[in-house]
This record gives sequence, C-alpha cells and structure tokens, in this order.
Amino acid sequence: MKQKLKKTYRKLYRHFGPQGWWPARTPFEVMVGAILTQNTSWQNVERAIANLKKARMLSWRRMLRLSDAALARLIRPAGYYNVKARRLKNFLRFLEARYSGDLRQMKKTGTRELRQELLRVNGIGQETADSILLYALQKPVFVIDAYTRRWMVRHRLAAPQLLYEDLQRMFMEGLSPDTALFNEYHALIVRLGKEYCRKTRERCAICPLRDEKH
DNA sequence: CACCAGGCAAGTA
DNA sequence: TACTTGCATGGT
Repeated sequence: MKQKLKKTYRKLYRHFGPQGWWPARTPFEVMVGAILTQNTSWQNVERAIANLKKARMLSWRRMLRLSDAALARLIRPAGYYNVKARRLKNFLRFLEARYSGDLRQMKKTGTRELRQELLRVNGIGQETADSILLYALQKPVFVIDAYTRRWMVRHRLAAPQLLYEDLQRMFMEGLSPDTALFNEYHALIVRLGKEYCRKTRERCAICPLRDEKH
C-alpha cells in the first residue's frame, strides 16, 4: 500500500508536473475559495473572487460588514450564493471571535484542535476544513474529495462505502506527513480526474495514462 | 435538452 | 448510521 501510493505519486508527477495549488494570492483568499468551491467548478469560483477583489471585499473585516444580500450578489457566479454568503460569514465570525482575524495566531494552534474548531462552524465540513488546514495554513493533512474517492474506488484501493476519515487515514498512514507532498498529490489526483473521460467513466483512448490503470 | 462541478446541512427512517 | 433533498451558477 505504502509503495503503491508513493509509486503512483511519482507517476502522476512525472506525467503532469507540479500543479501550483492552491491558486490564490493569500491564505485568506484560499479560505474564501475553499468555501466557494463547494460542489462548484473552480472557474465559477474565480469569477466570484474577482468580484470580491474588484469590490475590495477580500478582507474579513469588510466582508463581515456587508449584508448577506450584498455578499450574495458579489459571489453569485459561484452558485448557492445565499447559502455560501451565510457560510462565509459564519467562518468570518469564527475567525474574529477565536483569533481576532489573525491568521498567524490561527496557524499556531495544534492541527487536531484547529480541525475540530473548523468543523464546528456551520458550513465547513471535512473537505473544506482540510483544504484550509493544508492549503492556507500548510498543515500536513490529506484532503479527500469526490475525485479522490472515485479514484480510490476505481483502483480498488477502497470500497465505495468507506468514510472520509477511512480514506484520509489510508493516505496519511501510507505517506510521511509532508505538507508539500500532500499538497501536490491531491492536486494531481484532481488534475487526473479532470482529464478522465467523463462520459464513460472508464479507461478512454484519449485520456492521459491510457496505457495504465487510471 | 441533460449533466456536471475541488460539499454541506437538515430531515427522515 | 445511512439515505435523500435543497441549494444555483456557468460550461459542455
């Protein structure tokens, strides 16, 4: 298992190269993006973030002062805008109350404890919490998403009914706790998922790694 | 037209 | 615990 995970990583990296995740300029932007991208294409998230930047609202203090309706209008392209406006505010209120909006202070908190805190925020689930921990705060936490789950099942490395924490444990027990590795590995799986033939959900002649098992 | 995208929470059984 | 539903835009 360990060897297979490492070998697969090297194979993916050779094929695709570094993915440059997370595509954001600041840790705060990563956190906002992590909430906006819930079940939503990244392209739409980029439009929403561009709107926030143009309105100079990519700041927890200013965003918090917007009405829910005003925030929802700005993030409209990301979809689920009413839900996500509330979720963003829930997170920002947590940030202010618990860390005075200071991400450096947040980063000093133990990973396990911080994860529990994030999960208590309504609107932040396991994937969003782990994305924030890994990509915004550089904590060695492996992110599991829909692509990762499909990929594991397809490889018969995991049964479909396994839970998020089961899949996460497989990666984290099979690999050394290396932030850069976890960052790149998850990004590569997503990249492969995007390339994978969507219609057939099978091996496909035009897909990369077509001579391998996807 | 249908289907999908870097989920989550609330309701139901 | 396991399943279902609502949330919504923009691309293919």
